[in-house]
Amino acid sequence: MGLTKTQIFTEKQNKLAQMMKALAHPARIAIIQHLIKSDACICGDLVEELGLAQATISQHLKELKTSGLIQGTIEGTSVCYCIDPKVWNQYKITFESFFVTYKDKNCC
Amino acid sequence: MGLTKTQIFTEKQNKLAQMMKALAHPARIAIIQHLIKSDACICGDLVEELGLAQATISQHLKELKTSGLIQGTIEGTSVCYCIDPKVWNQYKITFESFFVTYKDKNCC
DNA sequence: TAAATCAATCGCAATATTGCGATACAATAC
DNA sequence: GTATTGTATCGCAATATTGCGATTGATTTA
Repeated sequence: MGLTKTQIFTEKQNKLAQMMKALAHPARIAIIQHLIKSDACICGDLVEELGLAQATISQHLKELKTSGLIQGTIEGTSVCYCIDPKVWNQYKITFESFFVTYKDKNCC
Repeated sequence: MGLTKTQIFTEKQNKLAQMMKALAHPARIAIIQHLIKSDACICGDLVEELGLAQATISQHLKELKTSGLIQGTIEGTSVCYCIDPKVWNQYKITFESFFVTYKDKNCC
């Protein structure tokens, strides 16, 4: 069907999966890394930096914005994108607490 | 096109995105959590636990196996799946070092 | 006002993912 | 051997994602 049955999972499971999905594309990873490296940057920069079309970059930026990881402020004709520290930290904590639940137990 | 242009990204970016993708579905999150909770378990358990068909669970298990996160050992007629501690730790470290690259800088 | 610049959105094509019924396959039980 | 049980795989349908050219909309500059 191609339709994820979200209703049979917990809120937390759906949220964590959604967070993973936001970063589950190399272009979005690359965008985030570029934003970190330059503290902030506009969309045009990214189009030159990565080898993707403007429309494609804009699409990925939109997804990252929807996830809350980045925010964009209009600055003249261009838009200044940067990471939202609060959301970033939420992601960090959520991921950490997921990975910490498993302690090497050597069953089989 | 629907085809990710992996060749324009770095090895690390592609790998990290792939790792995120492995966990970017609530069913796979739920499977992992169930495996952790019961130390190990067979596929049949999961079909009852989650509300998905056997074929669907098997598919998700296959993806998790491909990612390396879990391994399955045949035990009689059933298969015992469990988490691979080494790969789990690799994931943990990789995710941590990704999130640690950003320090709240308050640009805009 | 007109021209230029930058980003968002639309519409499309190609591929990927999700889910499941049906079937195949392997190991045990009888 | 056959029957049973548990899992993997096949094939399909529905939906999602990726990528981009073309267009639109907003702002600045001349």
